[in-house]
Amino acid sequence: MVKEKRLQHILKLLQNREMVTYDLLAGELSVSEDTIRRDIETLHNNGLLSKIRGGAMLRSENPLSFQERTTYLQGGKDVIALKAQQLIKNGQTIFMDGGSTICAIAGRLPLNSVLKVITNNQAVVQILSRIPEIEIIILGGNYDRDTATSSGTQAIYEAGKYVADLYFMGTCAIHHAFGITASLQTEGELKQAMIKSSLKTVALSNGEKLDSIEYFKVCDFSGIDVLVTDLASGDPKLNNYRAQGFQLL
Amino acid sequence: MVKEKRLQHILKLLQNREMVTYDLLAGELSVSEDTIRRDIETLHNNGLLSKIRGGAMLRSENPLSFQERTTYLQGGKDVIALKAQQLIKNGQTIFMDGGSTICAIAGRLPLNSVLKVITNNQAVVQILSRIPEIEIIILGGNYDRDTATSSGTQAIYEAGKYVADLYFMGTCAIHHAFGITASLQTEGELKQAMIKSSLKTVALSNGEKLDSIEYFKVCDFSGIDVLVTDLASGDPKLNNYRAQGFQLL
DNA sequence: AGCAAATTTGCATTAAATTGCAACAAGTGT
DNA sequence: ACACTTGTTGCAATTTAATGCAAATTTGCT
Repeated sequence: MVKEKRLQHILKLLQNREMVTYDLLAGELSVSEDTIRRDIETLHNNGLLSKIRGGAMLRSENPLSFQERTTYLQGGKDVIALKAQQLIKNGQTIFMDGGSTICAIAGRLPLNSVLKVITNNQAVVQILSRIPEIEIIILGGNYDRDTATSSGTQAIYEAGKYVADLYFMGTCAIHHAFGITASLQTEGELKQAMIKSSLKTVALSNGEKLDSIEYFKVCDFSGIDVLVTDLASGDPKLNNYRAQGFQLL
Repeated sequence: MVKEKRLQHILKLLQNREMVTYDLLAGELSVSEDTIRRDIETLHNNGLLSKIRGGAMLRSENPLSFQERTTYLQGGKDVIALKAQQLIKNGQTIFMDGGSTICAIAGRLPLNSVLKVITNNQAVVQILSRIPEIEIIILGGNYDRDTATSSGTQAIYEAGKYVADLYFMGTCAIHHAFGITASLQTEGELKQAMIKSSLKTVALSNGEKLDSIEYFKVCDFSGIDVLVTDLASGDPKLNNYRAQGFQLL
């Protein structure tokens, strides 16, 4: 049986049952548990269900309690996504820019979220389309195939037309001396515009991008209000970023 | 059997079977599996189906594929696309708005096209991404899930910032007395803006939409330069639209 | 802490996709 | 009618992906 058929089957099964287990599915679809595990990981990464120990369950309507989330979600992107989720309140307007971390957040939003999301990221548009109460506003401009984002003066200009409660800034190079930097000028300038148009800027960075530098300076630490990483709060790698005037998550 | 015939056959088969394999098709159409593979790749690139290992399935059946794209190769869409294509020259800047007919045109563009395309249609963005020498400019604004387009004052305003050689206006209600009309005000207003910003406006309409009316008036016949339909040039249905100051294709 | 179950990782096997290539057909322009 | 480009098709060699198995690691529970 082909992978896609199996994925279909798993999702269909989840419509009726609260949860499915690996061994049940393995038997039903007559493949090994490993294969099912990989299938469920795929679905999890696409935000179509939540991977839990021993199987999978439906993505919940309501946000998971913190405890549930910590037990159910794992992996770097997931950690960042769940931390970021705590910052979101229904009714808010949010900027989301490019990068896979942003997509992870979008894919983990509760299905009953009520938000207004402004984005230059086509992937985010696709992901959020599934959530009915999210109003999506697209920023226009020159489309870049590689990142699936629009950029350029047009996007920057448009970003300036809105005021958002929150800005989730996609994974970025961050350095204790040089602040936040981007690898493309157009990308960096758009980030600057979004910072300017938001009440609160949340920088997202995974462990590897900490202490790294790109060539275009976006802002120094005064520009951001929260830094979210996948590291534990006590991690020594974060020492350079403590007491810098922003919240560390 | 010609490629076009095969493509149609594959799509038709998928309507009933939800999944097809290479070897099945290879036998049925008596060509090699490689050829079928290439056919399916073509269809996949145009978003008409979802390529999976060993065959293809409907996009709507594949949980991992982005939103469904209604088959736009059927009906007279293909004929319209071919006619419209004659109007395009390399190096031009083109507006393309919403609708499946527009997608059909985008899907038929040769891979070596050199164009600048300005669009508010997400499906078009996806389809054109496969052509490297097409520069894509996205119009921002409020995103509508049903049509996969952005609209609103923002989109209208942005459209006014460009000047295009051509504007392909998606399938529209057209009537000899009431001119061109649209079913949504935002859609209609954007059409007006695009007409204003283009040197040449090409209206696309299939036979059924001829002599039909919607509630929002976009323009009368003075606003358009070419009307493309799927009907033969001698068709009596077209009599009302001859000698109206635009070219009839 | 310690045990059992679950999960990750590395690896071998097989199936499938891609690539490069040559033969061939279909147009194109002279 | 001719050579010429262009695109299509099938085949073989190579690369890549999916799958199941086993060892090593992690996790959950008592």
